[in-house]
Amino acid sequence: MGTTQLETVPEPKYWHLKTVLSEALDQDFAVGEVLPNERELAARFGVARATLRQALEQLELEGRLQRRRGVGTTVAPPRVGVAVGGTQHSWPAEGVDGWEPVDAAETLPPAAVRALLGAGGAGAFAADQPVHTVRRTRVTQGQAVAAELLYVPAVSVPGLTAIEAPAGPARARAVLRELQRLVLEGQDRSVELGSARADDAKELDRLPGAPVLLVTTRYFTAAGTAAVSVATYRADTCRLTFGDSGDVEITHEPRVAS
Amino acid sequence: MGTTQLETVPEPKYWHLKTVLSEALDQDFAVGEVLPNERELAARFGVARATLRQALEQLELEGRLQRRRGVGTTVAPPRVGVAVGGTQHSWPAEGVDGWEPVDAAETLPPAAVRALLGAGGAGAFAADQPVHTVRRTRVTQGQAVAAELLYVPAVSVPGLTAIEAPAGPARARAVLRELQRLVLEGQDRSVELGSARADDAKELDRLPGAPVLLVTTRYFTAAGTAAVSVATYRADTCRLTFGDSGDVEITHEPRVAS
DNA sequence: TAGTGGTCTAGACCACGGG
DNA sequence: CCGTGGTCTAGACCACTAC
Repeated sequence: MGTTQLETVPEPKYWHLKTVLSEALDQDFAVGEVLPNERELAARFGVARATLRQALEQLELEGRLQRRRGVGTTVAPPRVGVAVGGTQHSWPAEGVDGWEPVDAAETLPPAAVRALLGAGGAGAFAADQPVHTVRRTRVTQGQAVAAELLYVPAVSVPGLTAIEAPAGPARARAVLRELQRLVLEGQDRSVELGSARADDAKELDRLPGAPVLLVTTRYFTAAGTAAVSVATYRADTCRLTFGDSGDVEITHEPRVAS
Repeated sequence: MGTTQLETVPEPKYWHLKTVLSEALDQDFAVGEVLPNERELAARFGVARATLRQALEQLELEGRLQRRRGVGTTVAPPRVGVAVGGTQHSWPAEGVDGWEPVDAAETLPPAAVRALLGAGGAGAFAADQPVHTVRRTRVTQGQAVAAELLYVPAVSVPGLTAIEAPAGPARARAVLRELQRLVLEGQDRSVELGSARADDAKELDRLPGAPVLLVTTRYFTAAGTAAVSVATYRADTCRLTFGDSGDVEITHEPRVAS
């Protein structure tokens, strides 16, 4: 604390700014309160607007701020914990956890998904093999937190005829219903950082390129990989929870240390 | 596809740039290859360096590029999948999964950690109650991927005397050894996006503020929360895997769709 | 010492949201 | 319409790495 810093490394301005702002947020601002606009803040701190923005970007990344074009910058509420499956395996279902089906279609999967579908089963997944793609969105506490694209090979759900249902939620429901008939033998999940594609960004009410957490799930049956889900969670507002021991509620402030 | 887009929205330059670069990376570059420097790339695309950098930043965030000051920008290898605990609960141990103890100390925990330690047990965790903090790092395939800070309330490990071991790995090992004596009844995990603190950044060979995945784990005994771990994973190079069904190896390219 | 990425500036214009 | 954040420019200097 009282240490004088002689052999100083010039700490970047935006980094120092971020620290100052962070403390100000803790002390002088309430959740939802709007900050002064960027031009004013920059002037107040004696830096260029770009520098100020670099600090704000970091704070937004950490879920402390929320910025909306045409509106302003507000203090973000603590991140919401969203449960991402515990120990028990289960097919994606309707209604649970705030998931709602949006639409479905039949296409050829992208190469990366093909690789996931091919692994763990009998050989590679053929490039010309069609899949049903089911779009779902997840809403928690009135807020869209995730958009999902579920890939189900047509061979996994032979009971589905292509024209069973018209486009829209009904068709998505039909695919999910067929999935329930299969015996799920296991699943497999991974989380990584990504940036929102244009379509996901729109569903999540963010700009394209916004940071997101990509949750990839593979569903296994005895026959191999029966489905692959790629869910896109808003990284700014979400904390993914993997609760093995019940859904213990956490309401604390999520930042740890400074 | 053949749709002419008349009422076009002007797609941001950096977004378009990112797409172009991304395709070039797929086709014309091998992993580890160095790109032309930023000034040259900017000139080649006819944009300001700042705009070019905005595109590079996104690609780095997605794990496609790696940038090092004084060296250059190189094509990143696919993200490494790092296992983050499956179904079976277990105390943090030494040597497994590439974790290595670094150091340990005794301090007062930050407020956020106090909140985590207090939940699920008998009342709040007192502010003046000391904890052991154990620092560990995780190395996978020769590369530092995570830095962890483990908080163990002194009351959880009464067998430890403060001066049992000198500073350094030996002391960290002593704390871990004491933990194993307790009966673990459950654990609880969450993942969120964060930015690297200065100390973590140094261990991970990144700049402060680099994007990281924060994995917070709570360890429960019958007496309540016996320990809390906050692990900081490099978001650029890591894909966290939660394998319920064995460690299925994934070697595919992790990007999904464009 | 030369070349790289990282930081910073002081402007400008644009897209969006709400009165 | 105005005010907001988002994009973009054309420079400058700094910190680091490797030779």
